[in-house]
Amino acid sequence: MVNGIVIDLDPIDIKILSLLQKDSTLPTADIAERVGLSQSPCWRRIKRFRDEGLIRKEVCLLDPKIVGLGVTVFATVTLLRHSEENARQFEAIVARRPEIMECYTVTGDRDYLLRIVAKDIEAYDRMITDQFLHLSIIQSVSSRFALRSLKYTTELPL
Amino acid sequence: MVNGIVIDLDPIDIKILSLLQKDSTLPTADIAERVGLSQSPCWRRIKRFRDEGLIRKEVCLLDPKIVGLGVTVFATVTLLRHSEENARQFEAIVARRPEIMECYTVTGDRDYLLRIVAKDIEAYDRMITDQFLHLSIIQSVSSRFALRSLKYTTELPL
DNA sequence: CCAATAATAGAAATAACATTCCCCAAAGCT
DNA sequence: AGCTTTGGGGAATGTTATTTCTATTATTGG
Repeated sequence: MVNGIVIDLDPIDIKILSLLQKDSTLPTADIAERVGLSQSPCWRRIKRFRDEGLIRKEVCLLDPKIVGLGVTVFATVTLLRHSEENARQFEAIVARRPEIMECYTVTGDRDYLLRIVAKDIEAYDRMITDQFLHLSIIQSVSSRFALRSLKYTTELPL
Repeated sequence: MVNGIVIDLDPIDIKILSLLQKDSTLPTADIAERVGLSQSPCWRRIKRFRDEGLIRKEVCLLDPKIVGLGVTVFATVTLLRHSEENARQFEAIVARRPEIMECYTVTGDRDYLLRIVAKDIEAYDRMITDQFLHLSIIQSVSSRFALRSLKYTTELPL
């Protein structure tokens, strides 16, 4: 352990995690075989990852197209005055709206960067108008629409 | 089915998918109970989702901090001349580099928007320099560093 | 309106898998 | 060398997924 948070991983750990990042349904026995361990020590490592929170969760990833979510938008938002209270109000909206899938504060002249998904452009526009523009705390929202998604992965580079 | 791709989901389907987007380890029996079905029909619906590709995959989500990936960067990239060949070369790099977790072409004056994760700023700089800047096809790379991640979810709004 | 048929739900049996327990070997320490 | 700690192997156990079969509910043609 280098500092309080980071965990040291040996090459076998990294192999296990790489496999699980691609497919969490792999039976422990298969993983064990592929990384050169037998079932129980392999299972113990995975259990440790879960207990330590290194594996945050296991989820199903859905296809946005098939559920009718064809539009991805990147919005940069600037607050009118960046007071504590305004930030709190904005961040509460972010937490509440399921269309907002990612939100970061970033360097540069804008305050927030959001990734938002919606059924279509109208639905996106409605969401932005209802949630943000009628609010007095927002100075500007600038939207860039994704024309094509070349890559989207949840696999961290280990 | 509205068009060739989108699948109609009834309220029970949506409940099932919502649960599985949060936690794919839930036993079918639990899901069944929560949505008001018994085990087998619930299992059959889930199987159908998988067969149809609506559930793309099931994965483990890791904690970037704990594996030592503290830096998230949004890079906008413009190619020198946007020829077929240059685009192909750029997109091949995107596909190959695991640090690049998302990549989109977007509206506006830049060509590509990337989300990149790295151990630290030096590692990010090294990656950008090695992969992009020494290449003759890139006009400019503009990087915005994430200061704080307020939200990151893989749950689509159903 | 009724019977025939297809679609969907439920119950029970089986197979696959995760989880635990106990034992063993190697590496580090006194 | 003897002791302790760490990590692996194998088998028993419990849980869950999957399959098969049966019952119920819609749907359609007469």
